Amino acid sequence: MHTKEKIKKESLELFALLGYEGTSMANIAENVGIKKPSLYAHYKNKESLFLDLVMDMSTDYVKFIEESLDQGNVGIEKQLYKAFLTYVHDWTQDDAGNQFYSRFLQYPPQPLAKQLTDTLGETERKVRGLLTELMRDGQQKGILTNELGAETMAYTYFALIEGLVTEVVFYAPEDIIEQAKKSWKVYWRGIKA
Amino acid sequence: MHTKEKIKKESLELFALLGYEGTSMANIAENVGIKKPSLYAHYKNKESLFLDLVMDMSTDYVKFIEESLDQGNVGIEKQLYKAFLTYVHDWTQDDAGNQFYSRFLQYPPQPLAKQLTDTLGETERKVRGLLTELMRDGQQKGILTNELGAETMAYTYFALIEGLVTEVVFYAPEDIIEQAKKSWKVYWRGIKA
DNA sequence: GTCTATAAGAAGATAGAC
DNA sequence: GTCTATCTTCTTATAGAC
Repeated sequence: MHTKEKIKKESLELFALLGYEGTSMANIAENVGIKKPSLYAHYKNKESLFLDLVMDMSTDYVKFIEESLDQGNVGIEKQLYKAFLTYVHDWTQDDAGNQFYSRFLQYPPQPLAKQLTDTLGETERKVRGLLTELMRDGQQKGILTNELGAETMAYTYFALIEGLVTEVVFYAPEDIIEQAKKSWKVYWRGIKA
Repeated sequence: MHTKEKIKKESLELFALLGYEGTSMANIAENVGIKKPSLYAHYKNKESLFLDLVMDMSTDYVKFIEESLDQGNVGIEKQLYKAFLTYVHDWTQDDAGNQFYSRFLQYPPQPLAKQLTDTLGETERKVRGLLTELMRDGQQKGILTNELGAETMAYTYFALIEGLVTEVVFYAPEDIIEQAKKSWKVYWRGIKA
């Protein structure tokens, strides 16, 4: 692996676990296996390294959602359910990328807050748009209730996932996935026609 | 206000906004209006100040949930709905206490992680127990479905709230509350008998 | 309890040799 | 690109006068 890739990999893990201020350049250098000043041959400063990761994670996130929703022609219930479980599964895994994304979406380092919220806000809008389309489609096919708006169903879908994933603090990933299957029942009962 | 109370108030706000590592003792002292070393007359060090706040917030949180659930004799649907909106409302307000609690529940400063997760984990168990009882009661009265477990309903209830509250990053509190009312419909359709 | 002064170390970042 | 050495600034924390 090239040094720059290694820097990205290691700093991603450290930022995700320790936060922006909790991660030092010395710490990153040590995990990469180089000395601290060598980092500055690859990145102008700590901020630019961090923002580079933010860009990568935004791109990956959109790709991930698109792929999760693309289940082939299985019908909307299965499609939504499979994607639901895929999110919860992947986000509760010890995946530095997902942890990084959620952490800094919710708690951006204050000096970089504006740039971060702009970038990630755009990403979220894109992703929510995709799902809302799906819901609207399900309504037109008579599978989903017309008593609720498509946006509401999409919004609630994401809110529920985010809430479930948050539970990692208390429960093992397997337990959360089990719980997600049950929470899905509540949700599906709530949106079906 | 006594100095110690002022220290708590100001540091709570700073920790909630900037995180543990992002908040310096100098920063706190400045907001309190005293010099940095004076802080050490009230707290042994930064950790003990922080952990004192954690204790306070845990106590407040349990009290808050208990009060929210205590709506008088209005029937379980109204009781759950009112509490639901109260959480979302209070949690999306610019309330340092709530922000502090959620932030460090999810992302504890690594050196204090064990103490924090123990304390807050205990608190969460207590709170979830309260709600599960309510759900079981609703099932016995035939208001809530027996197709789902009481734990599932309680768990999903909290997950949905946490997910909704997370949206503060993107939307104004009023918009989230509006959305919460709609998400409630999904949820209630999902759990009613 | 609050202050000034200061220690001791860690932070981000640069200079310049190889 | 990577290193050693160094700078500057900021960090937590203490000593000791008032």
